[in-house]
Amino acid sequence: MATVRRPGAYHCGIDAAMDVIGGKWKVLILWALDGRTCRFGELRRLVSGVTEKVLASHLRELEEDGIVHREVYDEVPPRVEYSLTPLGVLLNGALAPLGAWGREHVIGGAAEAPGEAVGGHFPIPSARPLTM
Amino acid sequence: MATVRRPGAYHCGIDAAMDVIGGKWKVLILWALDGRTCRFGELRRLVSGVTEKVLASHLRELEEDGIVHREVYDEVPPRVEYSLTPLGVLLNGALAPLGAWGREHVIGGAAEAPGEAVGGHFPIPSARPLTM
DNA sequence: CCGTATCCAATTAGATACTG
DNA sequence: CAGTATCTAATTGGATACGG
Repeated sequence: MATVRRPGAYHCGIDAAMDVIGGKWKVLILWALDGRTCRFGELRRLVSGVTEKVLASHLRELEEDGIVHREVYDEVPPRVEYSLTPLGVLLNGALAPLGAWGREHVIGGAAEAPGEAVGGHFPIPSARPLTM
Repeated sequence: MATVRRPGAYHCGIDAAMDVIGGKWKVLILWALDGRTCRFGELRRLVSGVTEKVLASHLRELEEDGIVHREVYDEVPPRVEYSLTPLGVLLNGALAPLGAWGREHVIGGAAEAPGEAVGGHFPIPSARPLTM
């Protein structure tokens, strides 16, 4: 289960969820890990602009909350791989409508064909550079 | 349309949405206004713990982003009523799955009958005190 | 009643350098 | 490669008092 940061202090589910995804770069990390496994350096490149310190601390928090899995390979040079846990996959799914809202009403003015399912939260699920 | 705070700086829809709902009390304000019109003092009581200054500034930002409507009645004593715009209603709807995720996986461990629709983002839509 | 103004505290993130 | 350590900067929110 996820580590509850402020036990008993939540007013509703979103309040609680916001506590988990509240870091400045967290949803971008979630995005980067969607359906893929990444090494630290890869993530640093994908989430462009984030510093090592902040990326590391966000990853640690997401790990504590049960959202990402950290697999350490005892090799030299060292290798660590990050991926979403099942809970993280669920979270990413729950984020989808919000992402659709943001794309429709904040970013793009009127685009998106009406017939098309706009449930997706990612513009290009497996695009390499995250900066679109 | 919503005022874009960081024009062109978004990496994806969620990133953009987070910019709109990012304030500490914003989702609680959204919650309080769901399906209801509130005066300033009412909101202050509903969103318990928020200070006047922060509530006022969050309301102003939500207004700038086209999420809440502010209706001023030129009376004495002054009366101002806040409500959700259609865009705010949509946002609240998009927040629902995230709220369900938070309730299920952060707050309540295993509750929720499986057959029940867990789409709702609010525990008690028209409850008076927000602190549950 | 509905806010503003001011000042301060706390949290968060960035820059840079360094290590196993 | 995958981080940690420090130190600093910026942002955000809180307390309190006052104004139209």
